[in-house]
Amino acid sequence: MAVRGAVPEVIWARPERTGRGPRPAYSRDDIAAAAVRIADARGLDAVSMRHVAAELGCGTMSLYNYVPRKEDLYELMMDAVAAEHVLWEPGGDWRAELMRVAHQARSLMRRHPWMPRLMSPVYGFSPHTLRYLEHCLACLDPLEAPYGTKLELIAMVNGVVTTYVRNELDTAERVRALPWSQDEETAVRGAYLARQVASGKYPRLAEAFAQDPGPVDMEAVFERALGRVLDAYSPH
Amino acid sequence: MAVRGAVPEVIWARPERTGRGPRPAYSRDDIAAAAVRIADARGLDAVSMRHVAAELGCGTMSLYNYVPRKEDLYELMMDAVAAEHVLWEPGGDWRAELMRVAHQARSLMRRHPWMPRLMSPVYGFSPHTLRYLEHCLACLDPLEAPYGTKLELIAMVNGVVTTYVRNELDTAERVRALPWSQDEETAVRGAYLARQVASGKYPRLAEAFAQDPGPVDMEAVFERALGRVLDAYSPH
DNA sequence: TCCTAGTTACGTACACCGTACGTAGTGCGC
DNA sequence: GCGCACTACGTACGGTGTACGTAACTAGGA
Repeated sequence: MAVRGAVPEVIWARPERTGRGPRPAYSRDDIAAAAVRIADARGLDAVSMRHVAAELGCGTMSLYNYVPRKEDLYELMMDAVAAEHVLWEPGGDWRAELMRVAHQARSLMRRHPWMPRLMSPVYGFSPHTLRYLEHCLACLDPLEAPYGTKLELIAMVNGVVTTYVRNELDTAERVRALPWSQDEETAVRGAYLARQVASGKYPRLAEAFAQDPGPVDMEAVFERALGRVLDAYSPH
Repeated sequence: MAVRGAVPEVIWARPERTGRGPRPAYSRDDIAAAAVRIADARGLDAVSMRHVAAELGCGTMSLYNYVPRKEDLYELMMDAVAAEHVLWEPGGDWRAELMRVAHQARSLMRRHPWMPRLMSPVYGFSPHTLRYLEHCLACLDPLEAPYGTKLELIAMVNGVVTTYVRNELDTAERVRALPWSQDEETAVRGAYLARQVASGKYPRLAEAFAQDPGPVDMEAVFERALGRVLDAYSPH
């Protein structure tokens, strides 16, 4: 591996092992799993080269034999969680199956709340992400549409899932870095928002708050939004 | 301001000036503008307390008189760009006006490519964001729907805008941190993707690539996606 | 079979980050 | 006019990513 100078390359194009030299102590999967474990338990910001190395039980700089840059570690992580997608043999109802895909993606992200922050098209090239994408396309086989439209639809569904999970979990993830608790945070922000809305500067917002529907069922909101999007892509 | 201990608070609830002591040399707007200038020119990762202080022309630690934590600096930045929204007196066609809102939001984000990364519900409380939200609600006055639905629609539109701009610009923003150029990055990733697709493991993806429609018009893709979403919320 | 080149392993070091804390100077409210 | 709350800011600490040097190891070619 070596290649100490900075050379443009994709981590997936690097062979895990070249034959020469002592055999590596860890696999790429080991490393990804360690990083994911840390991110799940202590948040994405706790994923540092040092912490991951410690979790693996090796020296910090040894990690760089496997992962040339930290960015590539993120890429490994995203691929590792993409591998958690459970795929199936698609039947005929593309709408129902895309719904199932979306629900699975949602629960995946809720299991790994740092995912929305790492969501990016540049991670869309990893093996398991490609596999996931291919599966989505397979689900869409019954849909009469050019591939361009299908890809747009898949991007839209993934976008909706990401957006909604982020909206749901972002405060929780963000508050990890803050020196106070989430309850204090939401309380303080809620009080300020209430004060602002009561100021009279935002009449419609005030009205919206007045007809308070109680606690919002995030699951239901997501389901509704997703259904609308899928309808939008259904042949009238 | 003092308040040196870590106390839960929203920056907007802190008075800019208390009367006692020497008058502050900078306003919140000055600081936000400096940070935005840096983020626009050198990327979000260049927005450090030191750099912002230098841009303002003051010592690093003086910044902490105005901004208790870096997170709050981000909040100032998001409010500053939210202030760039040009609002208008809404007429009667809510669909057309939400379309206009979305297009404006898109060009705003393209002007400040770091925005998608900072998009989060916790920044939704800032004065100018509330103003923007109120304006969206005003545009939706003609729509017969409970406020809950209206807010969901607005969230959806903002989500779509964010997702699409991110997809469009993320590589460009990300490559700033890399030691090589964007052209090299896209070339290397493109080559790898082509190799993977040609491997036969992803037949539908291969087919999709085969019917290559040439360069994609991002503007058109966005317009189409947005139209579909708005249709989904129109009374049948 | 031995040699050597390329690999793994990892400690040290550097530049940068956010920010706690101490200290000095300033000007409003009492 | 006194005192106190504020501004200003230098220093310092613990964290980060990672360049680089060095030692140990192992497979391929002679």
